[in-house]
Amino acid sequence: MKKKVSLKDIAQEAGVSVALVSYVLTNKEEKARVGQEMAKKIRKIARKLNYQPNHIARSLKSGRSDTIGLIVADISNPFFANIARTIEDEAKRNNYTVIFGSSDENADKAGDLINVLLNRQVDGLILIPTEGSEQQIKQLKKQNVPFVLIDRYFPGISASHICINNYESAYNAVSHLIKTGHKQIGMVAYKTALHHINERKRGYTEALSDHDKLSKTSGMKLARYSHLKEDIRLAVDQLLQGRKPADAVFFATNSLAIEGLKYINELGLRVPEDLAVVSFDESEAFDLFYSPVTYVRQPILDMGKAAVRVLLDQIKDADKPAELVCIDTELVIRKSCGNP
Amino acid sequence: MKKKVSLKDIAQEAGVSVALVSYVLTNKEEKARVGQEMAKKIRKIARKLNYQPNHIARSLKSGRSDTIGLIVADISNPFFANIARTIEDEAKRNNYTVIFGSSDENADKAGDLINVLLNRQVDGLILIPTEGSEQQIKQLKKQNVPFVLIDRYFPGISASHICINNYESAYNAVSHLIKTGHKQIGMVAYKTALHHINERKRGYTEALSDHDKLSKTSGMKLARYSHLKEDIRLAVDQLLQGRKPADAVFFATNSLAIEGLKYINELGLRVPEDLAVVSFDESEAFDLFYSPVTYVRQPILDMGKAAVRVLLDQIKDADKPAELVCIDTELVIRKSCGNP
DNA sequence: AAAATATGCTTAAACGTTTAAGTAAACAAA
DNA sequence: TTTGTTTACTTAAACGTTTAAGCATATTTT
Repeated sequence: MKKKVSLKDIAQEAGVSVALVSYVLTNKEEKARVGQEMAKKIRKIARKLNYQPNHIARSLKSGRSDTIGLIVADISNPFFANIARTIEDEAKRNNYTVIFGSSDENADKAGDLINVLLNRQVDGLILIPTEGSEQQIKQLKKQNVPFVLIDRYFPGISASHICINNYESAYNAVSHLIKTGHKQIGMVAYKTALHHINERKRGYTEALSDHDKLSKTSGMKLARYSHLKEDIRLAVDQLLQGRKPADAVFFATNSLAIEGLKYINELGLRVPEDLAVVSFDESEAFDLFYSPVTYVRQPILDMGKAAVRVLLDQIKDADKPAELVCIDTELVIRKSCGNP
Repeated sequence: MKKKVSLKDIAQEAGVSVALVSYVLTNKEEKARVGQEMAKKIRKIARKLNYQPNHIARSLKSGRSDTIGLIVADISNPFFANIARTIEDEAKRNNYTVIFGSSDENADKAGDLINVLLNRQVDGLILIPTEGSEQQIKQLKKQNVPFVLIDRYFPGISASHICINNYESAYNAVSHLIKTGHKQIGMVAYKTALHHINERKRGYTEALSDHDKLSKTSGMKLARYSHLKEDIRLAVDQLLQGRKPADAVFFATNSLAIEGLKYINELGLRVPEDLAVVSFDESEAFDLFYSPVTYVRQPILDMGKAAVRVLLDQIKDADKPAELVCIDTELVIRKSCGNP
């Protein structure tokens, strides 16, 4: 790569000191009482040489990198990709750059990424934490690193986070299945300790128990992230067999729903006639499904913006107390659960 | 954020010079003839204080940032998100960090991003260029910035790139529609100057003209990226009307196919009985479609790996001539075009 | 015993920037 | 005329690292 033009080069050409050039190019001419003639000359030379400030040197001096680190749980999931996109946009709007990494739901990988990003002197972190990241989060708190969690959080750890009202959203979604006349409502979720998923489970359970006409036998089936396909098939099989087979399923995430629907297709079941479906999160696949899937829409744009705002606040004021943002979702009702 | 531990802190505690600490912690003890005792002591203190090297200072000194910039055309498209993911993985494997941005198919935004990334002293760039980026690419060449294009390239500009054989892939896809007995094959593509899309168009056209039994009337319809939904509806309408309505459609990308299929669903057409479908790229929506969509599978993993490899080669050797990598695709045959 | 070499460390400069402090000249106020 | 102030610039240190060069002291070779 061609050697970059530095302040020194400009100073040499203008026959002045490096400092003077710096003052001019950072618009501190008045404060530094630079002569108008000279300021003009310096700017002209800078333009001629196509000077681009060296951000690294600037960072070293200032101690700030104007960079935020983003660790998403899985960049190949459009939900997270869209969060990444809004965060990147919003950061840019605030003159911050984003370095990102995907932990692929692996706590060790997440830990490595945190280290990499901190070594790069990011000014703060936005994290979609994975299961088992509690220690890492605590460590960040101890180090006083500005950070904000998004989508997920740990109820036992006080830290800024952006989340949605998972409990209510799930409660509403299941209530809608009840309202549309379904009697045997199953749920497929992850086998996980992650709080947001468990809140969704709680929403499901409580919605059912608040309607005492419904069967109390648990229709909750869990799949392992690592064995998604098999576990979901098993879950669906279990829901459909027995004396009282399910007439509706609530999926806790888009990935679960997509795998589930693939299998439901294979089984030749019709949605919603044979089985109604509601899912969390959106997906193009839901739109394209012959019976467009009713889903809980998360306000990704708002979440991303909030995350950046909260983080930048923390960066500005290190002693700011943790800020907890909870955003409402919207149940987008379509064909997959029949008519009310 | 708490003040980070620096070499100075360690040196102070050990009662030695900063240089000595640096030698030890960068494993140059032998070369610098550091005493074993002292090396041990320094390492112990470093561990105790949890020393993390300041990457920014290191970069300033070395002139390298061990960072590569990635600009994708649209991070919310899973195809690009997956490319981003593989690139990030592969970069990490080579001890590089990725800074990314999404140009959202906007050349101006891409230009801004290039500047931001270069100011951050990235060692090189991986770009999925957008329409109208030719000048930017030429500029990068002139500045001798190591970079590699992926997915798309400009035939008029000699630059390293990773691409697939768009022409042959499209030719094969259309040939498959012919083999499966379709007589009126339409195509929906973007109205664009981008070479890779036009190669796909050429593949379509030549596949048709090589089979002289087929109608020569052009079934090629173009949609604007900015008016995707309307234009695709119009395109599908046009393909279906007239004396010889289409019995098959070839979509040039996943986004086109998804919008197209949504409309085909709305029209109540059955795939493949009423209309056979083949698309470029994969999508979860294709899997979930009641008639799983036959598609041209791009080897994303290989592409991402190749991009990183070629870029790192360029970074190592600035005078390396442009390297052009072309990778084969695979036609994944499923139900959406009927049986052979 | 003198010369050469080895050992274990320090000094100092450099990367490109920012910014407080300093200085010399011109001008104004006493 | 001296003193003070303004103007327009320079000097120098700092950020955290790396690394060539230097310098004692100790050890080996002649």
